[in-house]
Amino acid sequence: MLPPSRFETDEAGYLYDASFRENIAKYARLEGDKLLRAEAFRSLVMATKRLDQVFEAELENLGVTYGQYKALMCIKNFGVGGTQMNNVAEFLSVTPRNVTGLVDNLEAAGLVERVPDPADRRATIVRATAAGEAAGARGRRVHEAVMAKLMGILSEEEMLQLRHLSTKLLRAVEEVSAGDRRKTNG
Amino acid sequence: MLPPSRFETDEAGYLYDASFRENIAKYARLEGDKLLRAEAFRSLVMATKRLDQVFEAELENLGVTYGQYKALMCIKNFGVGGTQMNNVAEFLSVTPRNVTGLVDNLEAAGLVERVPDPADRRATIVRATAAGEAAGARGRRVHEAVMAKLMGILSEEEMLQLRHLSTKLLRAVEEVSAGDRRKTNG
DNA sequence: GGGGAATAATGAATCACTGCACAATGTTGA
DNA sequence: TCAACATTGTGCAGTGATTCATTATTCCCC
Repeated sequence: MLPPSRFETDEAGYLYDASFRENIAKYARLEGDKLLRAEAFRSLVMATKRLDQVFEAELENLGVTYGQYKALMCIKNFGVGGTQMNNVAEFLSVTPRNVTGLVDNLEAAGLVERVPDPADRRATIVRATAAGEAAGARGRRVHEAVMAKLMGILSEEEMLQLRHLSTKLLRAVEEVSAGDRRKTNG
Repeated sequence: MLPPSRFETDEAGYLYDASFRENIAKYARLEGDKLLRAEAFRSLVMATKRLDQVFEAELENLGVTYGQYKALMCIKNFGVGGTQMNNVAEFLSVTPRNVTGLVDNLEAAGLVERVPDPADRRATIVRATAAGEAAGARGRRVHEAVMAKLMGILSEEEMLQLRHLSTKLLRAVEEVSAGDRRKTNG
């Protein structure tokens, strides 16, 4: 369960995971460019994974999972009138089918309710109940506390750089997957 | 399905997702520190999510999922003798229960086989079959091509910074979750 | 108007991942 | 030596997420 990470510092002052490097060198025989790419990717993936686990654990006391929390905040933020399930999916960058499941669970917990959309009989509006509003508010405090505690490790300049670099990566990925999608559809 | 990202550049030259910023400002009313933290976190999460999806999609032609590929490479890299399931779990930073499932699927696909460990009758050794070796080699070529194409967007200096920053974050997260674990167990 | 395409939500099936519980085995200390 | 404890793998149950197919409904264009 405990991660086998061992953090060390480059001669240039850059942090890296020494045990990952040893393993990857020994077993996969990566070096140079490939090693650096693998290390950068690994650290990216592990950081988000661990952050997710912390959010999950911290929210557990409130009786909501992290996924439910994200959906609840999204619904809550759309206002008292609620919104279509669809909008939630788009905002969360997730499939509509997934939102159905999340809302199922949130509804079972009494934090959210489904209402038919009077303007479109295909659609259903989902809105937070009073309990959902309260849970969302508590969750938000927890979430912001964790964010401050963990992301606060980075200075403003570092935060900007991290945002810049991962956004650059994200942009590249979305460009190529859009290209692939076009290729497949055409 | 298409993500609503709109990438723009700061006055300082840093990339950010303009539509996320608009939404977060409008609905969640975040600003200053909190906004920057949320943006950095979001870009981190989205980048890894999209990268994962690309790997998943590219490996689909080979008949293995991304999770199966990671497990297969790990098993394969331990050598022809194979290794205990446990080691795979630790290397992948994943629960043993998860490895059971992954190996179930890999075994059903004929890429891997289970063998009792003569040295420890509790344990089972898992090792790659010939088909598994071949699939692993093909998968690795695909994986490295995607890595080169997408991570190659970043210069060496940027890659080092990204590794540094996400490792710094990772280290912080692991420190606090180790602390929490200690608290819970005591 | 009406017919065909797009859209909204969900059922069915699948995968990755987790926690808890449990049986079999291994280890260790009084 | 043997009882308590730890470890290894997995059954069971649950969550999150995906794709594909299906059912209503709405939209749009001829």
